Amino acid sequence: MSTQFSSSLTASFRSHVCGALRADNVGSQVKLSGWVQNWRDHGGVIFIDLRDRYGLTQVVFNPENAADAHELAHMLRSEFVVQVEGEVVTRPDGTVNANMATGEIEVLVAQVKILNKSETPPFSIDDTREVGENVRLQYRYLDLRRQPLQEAMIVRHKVTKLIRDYLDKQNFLEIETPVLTKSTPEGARDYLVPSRTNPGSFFALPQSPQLFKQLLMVAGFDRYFQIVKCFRDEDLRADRQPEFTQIDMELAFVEADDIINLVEGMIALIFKELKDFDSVLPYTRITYQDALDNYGLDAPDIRFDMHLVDLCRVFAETSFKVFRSVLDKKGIIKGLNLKGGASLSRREIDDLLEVVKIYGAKGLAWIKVNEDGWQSPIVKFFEESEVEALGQAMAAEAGDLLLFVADKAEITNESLGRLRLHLGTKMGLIDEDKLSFCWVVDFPMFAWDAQEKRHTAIHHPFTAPLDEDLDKLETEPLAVKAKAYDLVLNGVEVGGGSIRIHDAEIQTKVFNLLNIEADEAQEKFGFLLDALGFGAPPHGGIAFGLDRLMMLLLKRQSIREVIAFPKTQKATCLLSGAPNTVSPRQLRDLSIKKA
RNA sequence: GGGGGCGUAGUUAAGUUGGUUAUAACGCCGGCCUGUCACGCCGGAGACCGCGAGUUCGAGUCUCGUCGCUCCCGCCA
Repeated sequence: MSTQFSSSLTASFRSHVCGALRADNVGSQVKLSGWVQNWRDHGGVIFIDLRDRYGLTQVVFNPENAADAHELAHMLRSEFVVQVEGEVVTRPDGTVNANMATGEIEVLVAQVKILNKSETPPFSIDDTREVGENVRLQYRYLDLRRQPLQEAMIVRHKVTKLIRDYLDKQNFLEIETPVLTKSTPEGARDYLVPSRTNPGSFFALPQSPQLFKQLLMVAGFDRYFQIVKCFRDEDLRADRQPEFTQIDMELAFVEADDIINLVEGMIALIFKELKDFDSVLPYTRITYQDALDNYGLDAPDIRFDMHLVDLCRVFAETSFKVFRSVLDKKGIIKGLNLKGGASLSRREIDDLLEVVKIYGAKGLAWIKVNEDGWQSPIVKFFEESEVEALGQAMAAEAGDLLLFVADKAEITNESLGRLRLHLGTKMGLIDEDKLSFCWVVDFPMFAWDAQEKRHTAIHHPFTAPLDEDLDKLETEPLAVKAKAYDLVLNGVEVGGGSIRIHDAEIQTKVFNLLNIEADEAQEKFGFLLDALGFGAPPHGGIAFGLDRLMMLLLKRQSIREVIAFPKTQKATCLLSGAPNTVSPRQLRDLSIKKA
């Protein structure tokens, strides 16, 4: 990034930016424009730290050198916008500031112009002290002046530029898809936009450009990408905003491996360029089943090596009532071995119970493996043979804490999986500097929704089944695996995609399984189905969550820290006041009545 | 829809078992200071303790409600 302006376009305001000047520049006449970060008035000489996004330069007003400028400098306050003109000089001996990139020099001001005054800002721009997020969001334009958000925006730009350059070299075309599009009731809640010209009808903002990118494949643009806003009207989280940015890609004439290889290169490049991190390619691949078995979650954090252990076999014949009844109801029992955890207090173990309770587990059994035997409220219910088998299965050693959940499979897996993460953080088992990528593959096509009594698509209804599972589509749908793949970084899903169905017959079968009738499918996705009938090439794609990627890249606690103008948890904008009520006139135009 | 946390000068925080005039730091305003860079020194202003109700002789503190911010569960094909 250039830090010096030679262009005559900008020369009227500045010859250099505020981070540019070095000892080499001593003696030259320069012009700087920027914001007053700080001022130090010594009665005689006045120092100003002038800031722009490139850095800080100390400028000096000396009454003996330029009396008028010095007089004017008394008026300067925080965040005033000023232009100064003067000579670059070396700082006197002993006053070099090693903490500043420009610390060897200063600008001796001959002329100063106040370009604009500023109100006293509600928080200081240079202070690293935490400021309440509501204040930061209300004055986001000031928050954006501060270093963390400056860095985030700059890095974000670098990332999207790397992506565009990388994909351009790979023959991708960036093509825009509509923002005013059609509501698809499957999936997340849509943001709706009323159509004035079609009273009673609504556009939906896209949850993803899914259908349109598939149409682009039919159209013959065999490599498409887009860095695109997507919208979901669901509740927010630290890593979820109602509008977010996706790196969206689709390719024709490819298999899953082709896509995986291609985007691995892109992700590896990003982390190499911005973190100097050398990826070992290809990234590890973990099957969905292995992820659940070993980590309890479909987005495993493999930065640390603690696995869930299946104990169903150990306790197959148990007479311990709690375990017995779970097994009889087709539930499962799994355990975690927290190495060295025997030193945890009773109170700390109770806190762990609270963690698993969040995810529906009713209890958390535990055993402290002490030098002189096992200490536990439940061991007395076990047979000697069970104790031995358990010790072996868990590789128990003196000092360990064994933790167990027995429940329905989903609850056991998720609660222990989350407990594993909790322990990883709390016990310092996670190296926070580590970047552990993995692909999760072989997702099932369908899940069974017991409440609605129907199959639901785990990925989406256009995902293709594995070729070898095609014959199970009708007989054993829950055993069918999909050509789907997720990229997981440090336990966070950062991307996901699939090979799509390009065969109308298979698509019909999948819709049938999802209880989507032919006429319903036609009404919802007819335009895609029609298109698939006109020579759709085999195709597939992937989408990455840019915000989440940025959050991990910059180690921020929230997605809001990498978005210029984020929304609050209630999906409002504290800066603009959106959403707001509108005039009766506007509603009348749209044929909308308030409920 | 549900559970937890927070809300006190502009900002960040302290505020004891309910008890005189609600503290501090930074910032702000005024003054002094010619080498600072978290400049220093002297002085000053600044708070309807989120809002509303209740309990009490007395509420920043206790109770209820409400609003806002936040974390999580549900939700997010």
